[in-house]
Amino acid sequence: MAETRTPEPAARPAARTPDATRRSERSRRAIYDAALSLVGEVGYPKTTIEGIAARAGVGKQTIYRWWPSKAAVLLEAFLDLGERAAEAAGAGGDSYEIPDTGDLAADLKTVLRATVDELVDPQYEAPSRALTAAGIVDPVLGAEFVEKLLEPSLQLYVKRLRAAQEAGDVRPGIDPRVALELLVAPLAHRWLLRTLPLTHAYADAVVDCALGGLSPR
Amino acid sequence: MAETRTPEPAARPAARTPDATRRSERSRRAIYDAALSLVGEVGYPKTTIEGIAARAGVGKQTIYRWWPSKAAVLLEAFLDLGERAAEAAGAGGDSYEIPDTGDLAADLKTVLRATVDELVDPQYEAPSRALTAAGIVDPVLGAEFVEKLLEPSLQLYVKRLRAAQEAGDVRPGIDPRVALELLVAPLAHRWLLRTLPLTHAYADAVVDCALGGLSPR
Amino acid sequence: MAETRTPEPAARPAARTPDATRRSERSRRAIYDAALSLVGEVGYPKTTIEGIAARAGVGKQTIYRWWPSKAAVLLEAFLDLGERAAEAAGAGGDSYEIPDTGDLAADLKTVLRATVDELVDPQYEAPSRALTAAGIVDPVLGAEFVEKLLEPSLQLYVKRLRAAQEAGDVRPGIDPRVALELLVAPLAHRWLLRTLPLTHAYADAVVDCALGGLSPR
Amino acid sequence: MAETRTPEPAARPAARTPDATRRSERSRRAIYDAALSLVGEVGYPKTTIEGIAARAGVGKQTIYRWWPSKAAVLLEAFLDLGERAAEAAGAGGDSYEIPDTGDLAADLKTVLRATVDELVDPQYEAPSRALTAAGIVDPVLGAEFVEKLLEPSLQLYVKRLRAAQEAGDVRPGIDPRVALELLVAPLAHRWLLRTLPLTHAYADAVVDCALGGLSPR
DNA sequence: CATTAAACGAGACGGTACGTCGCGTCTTAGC
DNA sequence: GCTAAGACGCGACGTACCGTCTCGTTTAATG
Repeated sequence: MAETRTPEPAARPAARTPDATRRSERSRRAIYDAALSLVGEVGYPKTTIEGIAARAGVGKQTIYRWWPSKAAVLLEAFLDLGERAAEAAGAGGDSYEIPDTGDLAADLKTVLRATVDELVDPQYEAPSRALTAAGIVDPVLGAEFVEKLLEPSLQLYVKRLRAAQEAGDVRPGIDPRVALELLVAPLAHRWLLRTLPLTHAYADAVVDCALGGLSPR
Repeated sequence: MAETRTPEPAARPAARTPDATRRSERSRRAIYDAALSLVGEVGYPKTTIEGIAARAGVGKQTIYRWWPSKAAVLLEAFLDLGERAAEAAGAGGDSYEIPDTGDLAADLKTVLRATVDELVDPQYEAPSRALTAAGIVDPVLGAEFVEKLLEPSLQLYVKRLRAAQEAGDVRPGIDPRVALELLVAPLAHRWLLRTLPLTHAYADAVVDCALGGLSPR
Repeated sequence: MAETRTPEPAARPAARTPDATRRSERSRRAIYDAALSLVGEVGYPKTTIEGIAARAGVGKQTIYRWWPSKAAVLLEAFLDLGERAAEAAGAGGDSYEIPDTGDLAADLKTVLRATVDELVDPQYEAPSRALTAAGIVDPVLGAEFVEKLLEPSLQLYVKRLRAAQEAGDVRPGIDPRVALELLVAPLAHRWLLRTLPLTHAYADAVVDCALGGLSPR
Repeated sequence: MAETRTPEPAARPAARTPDATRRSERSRRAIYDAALSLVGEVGYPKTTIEGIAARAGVGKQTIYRWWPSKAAVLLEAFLDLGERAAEAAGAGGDSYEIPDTGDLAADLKTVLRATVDELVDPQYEAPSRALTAAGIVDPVLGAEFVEKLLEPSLQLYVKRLRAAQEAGDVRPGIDPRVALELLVAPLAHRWLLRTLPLTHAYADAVVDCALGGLSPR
């Protein structure tokens, strides 16, 4: 995962910034499609830049010109996939919100069940696992991954939990950031490490445990 | 990784199992040492089987004979490291326990703070990140990783939480398995994804949140 | 993608012919030089493609791209050596001729003595033995060897013998091709098999025997 | 061909001569058979000592104990093949003679035609080509090859030619050794180098040319 | 007839080279 | 001047054999 990036990052002579305005949109799409389909078919480690270029009908240099690594290509491809999906789904707003029906437990269960469904969706599983793994090993990529892909989703929880706190449904002393992790991290844990199956029932259990606490009251 | 040829896995004649009784103990140790030191020095992606063999003074085939992949070598090396450390440390029992002072919150904080310290220990960080990432992408390796490295530790929590449940410190309806994940997963989440710093204070906050619950009482 | 292999040579799709116009002349020369010098220094069997590539400062793939085998490299290198030598020597014609002084026996002795000298020249001996041996075992290489290296020389004999026949110095019924082999093969025999020393005296004896015949007249 | 023999011939500590009286005859035969059949099936270069040992059902060490190289194994196997063939054919004498009917030309044609037949016999062709090629490159093996396999046959020609000389069928000044090579070398030349087809007609032509000489009389 | 030392089968070992794949750079045409 | 194509130097891959070195197990001559 995250094979060698630039071995000599110092020697870069003049940054060689290409002219983005002349960039071929057609090639970019083809590269995204090729990258995603290859990761799905042969897995991330066997997906190569040469392979992506060949399938995309693109010169290798076109990839090297615009992306620093295989992982970066995949990350952008994945982001693009999300955007296109969002565009297709919601005509207006480009971002979801966690529903607020007044019933915090129910709202969280709804969202976490949806998260479970997404995580086990075979179409997304391979690339997002690959990306996550690459980010775990490569801090730079990891930061980008978190910033662009993960953090926006987590902020939705922060927002909803803060609202709940104002409504008196969450204790005032609780840090919404910590609370969110109590909810989301267990799902991520099961998904990443495959310790036990990731199900709707588990999502519900996590919500109940987290809201009610382990200690007797 | 792995991926041995034979497009038809049915035709494999006898798996070519080598005779383990004649295995060279000396080579095994040398390979463990070489693998760990290389990962520490140049990082996991730049650690190669060729490099391990060279440093261990061993033929490449001796590695390929006994391990299916670089990750498998590192996993065993890591396990062996743990065993040796345990042997060196504890003269008697070869496994730790979570303390039971009667104060569940304090006990959990003690253990989770120790876990935090271990996770950010620079010596262990590189190889365990690499191993975790490899396990995320490769299910077989992941299963081995969980079974041999992760699950034994988690079972300690199950035991302690069950004791707490009997002592009336944890609500009867709670599944200890879920409870444990509420405690451990947030730390793992921060460590793996580097969303926010992993500190003792965070460990304490997780314990307090998880025990007390998010809802007001 | 890729998917080379296929043990069935029938299925080969297009032979993967590289683009010869973009070939690096510099690499070719370096490979010739490296191959010849290595064969001279360590002998043919210990000359490896890896070694040639290393000495030539060239990637192994560049050799595999243009030649099918070590022997093929050496054959071309040898041919090139001959061409360069010829260019350097003869300003005009690029091919020698067997002299025609009118005295057939003397002319043949001159040429065969020169052949003897060439065969025992230590610089040429190792590579030409190696090449000949390789050609004996590998028919394809052998055919190339004969066509490009041997046959042109033999045709010179055919020409000279035909001239002798017209001049009445050779019996009309004789096939020049057979006659030539009567002269050349004994030298080759001694050289290849090392049955007895290969000397000027032997060359002379062969010419006398072959011209005069064994039977009394 | 003629891959590496002993790289460090100096370091041999005490010659390690094994006890030949305890040698397993069964293994020797099996090794001969395996070597010959493998050379026939896959060719000499792809015949390996490991392969011979495996097919013969023999440990590798048993080969290394008794032979210095693959070529040496094959040479002995070939000699043994010849002996067995001779035993099977001639009940009495273990060596042939060139017939002496009084007609030298006819006798030579008979023998050379038989030689042609033997050389193109597919069963013998692969191993004898391989052996010859190995001997061309490796002088030690070549000497053994000539001494044990080639020279005995050539001596038959010497004997017959000397008899012819005494009978007045060959000029007195002729060296029988040179004469023999005039007859035999052209066949060897065509066989080894595959310049032109090796036929009975060619054998006849060689005899006629050699006896009658090229010059008009 | 039991003892015992060797040759034997098997195959693990440290190595070298194999031929292939993919990397990231560079060059050549073409649009 | 970006692009498709792909040759290049390089390095690692995983495999095949090399020749050496134990391991038990025959096996044949000796005590």
